[in-house]
Amino acid sequence: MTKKSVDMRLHGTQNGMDICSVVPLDYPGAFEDEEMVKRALSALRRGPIRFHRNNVIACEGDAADYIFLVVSGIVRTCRMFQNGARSIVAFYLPGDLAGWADAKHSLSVEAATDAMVLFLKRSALLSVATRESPVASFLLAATTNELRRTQEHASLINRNAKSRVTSFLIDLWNRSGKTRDLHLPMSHQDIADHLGLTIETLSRTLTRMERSELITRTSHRTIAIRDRLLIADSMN
Amino acid sequence: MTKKSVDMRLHGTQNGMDICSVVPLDYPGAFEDEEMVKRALSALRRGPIRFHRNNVIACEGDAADYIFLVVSGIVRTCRMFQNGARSIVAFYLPGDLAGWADAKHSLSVEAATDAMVLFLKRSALLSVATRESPVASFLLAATTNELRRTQEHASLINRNAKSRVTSFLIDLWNRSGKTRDLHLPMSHQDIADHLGLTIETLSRTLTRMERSELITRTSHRTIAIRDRLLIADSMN
DNA sequence: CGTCATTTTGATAGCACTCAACGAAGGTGG
DNA sequence: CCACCTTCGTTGAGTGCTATCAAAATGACG
Repeated sequence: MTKKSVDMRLHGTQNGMDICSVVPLDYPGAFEDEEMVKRALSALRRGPIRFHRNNVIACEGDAADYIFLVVSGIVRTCRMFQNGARSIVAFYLPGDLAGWADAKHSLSVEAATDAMVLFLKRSALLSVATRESPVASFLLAATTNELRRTQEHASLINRNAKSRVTSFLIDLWNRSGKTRDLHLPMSHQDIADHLGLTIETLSRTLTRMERSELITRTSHRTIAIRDRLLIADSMN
Repeated sequence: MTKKSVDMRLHGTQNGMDICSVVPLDYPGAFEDEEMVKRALSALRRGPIRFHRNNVIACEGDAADYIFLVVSGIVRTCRMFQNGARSIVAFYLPGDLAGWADAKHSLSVEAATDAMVLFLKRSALLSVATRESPVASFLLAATTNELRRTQEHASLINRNAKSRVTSFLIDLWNRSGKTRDLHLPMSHQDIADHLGLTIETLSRTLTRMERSELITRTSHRTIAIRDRLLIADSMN
C-alpha cells in the first residue's frame, strides 16, 4: 500500500563483471552444457548497469527488449493499482534472471536496493536458443523454476500474517545460503507489499515471532532463524 | 478451507480424440511451426483418460513423469495445508497444459469437473525439444505464458474480495471466448479456494456485485458480465 | 547534533471469517 | 411422479484478524 513517487534517475554503465561468476545455472537439466550457456549469455550481455534503490529498470507495459540478470543487490517486480496499492510479485537475488516475459513486461522491474544489473537482449537470446538447444534448456528450466516459486507464493493468498512471514523468511533463507543470521536486504515496506500485509502488521508479527522464540533479532534488519521455526514450518 | 477427503477412483482409458483439435498453440513465437509441434505432441500422447470430478490426476510430490493436456472439462492445481486449508493455484481449460514442472510435481493436479486429459511423457517431450527447436519454443512460450498468469494471480494477495472476484471473472471470461453469458464450470468452493476467500464471502460479494449492476446472474452458475464491470476493472 | 526515513507501538475501525440455519438443485429409489 | 437425501449455495449474527490512523522510538547520514 505504498503511495510514493519513484526516483527515475538512471545511472551510468560500468564494466568489468564476468557473467560466469554470477550465473549459477543450478537448474535441473541445464548443467550438462553449462559452458556453452555461459558463453552464449556472455556474448549477449550489455552492462552491467548500476541502479540506485527504487530506480526503475523497466516499466510495466514496456516492450520486453531486454531481460535482466542481477549481479548484485536486490531487484523486485511489481504492479501498481489505481488506488496506490502496490504488489511486489517477486524479489530477485544476485544470479537470478529478472523480467523474463514475452513481448511486453507485465510487471515493472525495479531496484529494491542499490543493484548492478546485466542486460540481455531478448530477441538475441531467443534466436540463440533456436540454434543451441542447451540455451533453450536453460531458459526453460529457469522459467519453470520461477513458475514454481511464483505458484508457491500465490498459494499464500488464503494464509494469515504469521504463515506469510514464515514462508518469506524461510524462502529467503534458503536462497541466500542458509546462514544462521539472515540479512533482510529490502525494506519492511517492500516485504509487506510482497506479502500483502501492512508494515505495521509485519512488524507486529515479527515481534510476536520473536516472543515465541521462533526467531531472534540480532541486529537491525538481521534475523536469526531458530530451529523451532523450521520444524514448525515443515508441517506448515 | 475445504476439509474433505478426495475420491481417488480412476477411470478407464478412452481413445478417439485428436490432439490437433485441442492444442491452440496461440503463444507468440510458437505458431511458426505449428504443424511440427502438433505432430511432436501427438506422437507422445497417451490417452485421453477420463477423470470424474475431484479425482486426483497427480499428487503433490509425485515424480513428474507426465504432464497433462486438458481435452475437456476443468483441471485444477492445488496445495493442501496442515490445518486442512486448500489453495487452488490455477484452473486449466481445454487446450491448456497442466502440471508442467521439473522433476517433481509441486502441486497436486485434480479434475475440478469431469474431464478428459491427455498424458504427455515429460522426458520424451524434453528430448524432442532438444532436437526440434519449435517444440522447445512452444514449451518456453507456454511456460512463460503460465508464469505471467500466475504472477497476475499472485498480485491479488493484497486486494479485497471484490477486486479478487472481479479479476477472476474477467480472466475466465477472456479465456472462455468472451461470450456475454459466462458459465462457471467449477464450484464456488473451488473459486473461493482459488481467491483466498470463503464461499460465504464469495457469495456475498457476487450478490453485492449484482446489486451494483456489475453482473447479472442469468441462471445457476451462469453470470453475465456487464460493461460497467469491464470499464471499472480496466482502471483497476 | 539535527533532520529525515524507517520501524515500532498503541487505539480504533472495518472487512472477511466463523458458526448456524435456511433454501435450491440434482440424484435415487419407491 | 413424488418423497427423500445429499450437495451446493445463500443469508444472518457475532467474532477476530488485519488495516487505518496517530505518535513515539530507532537508525542513517550529513
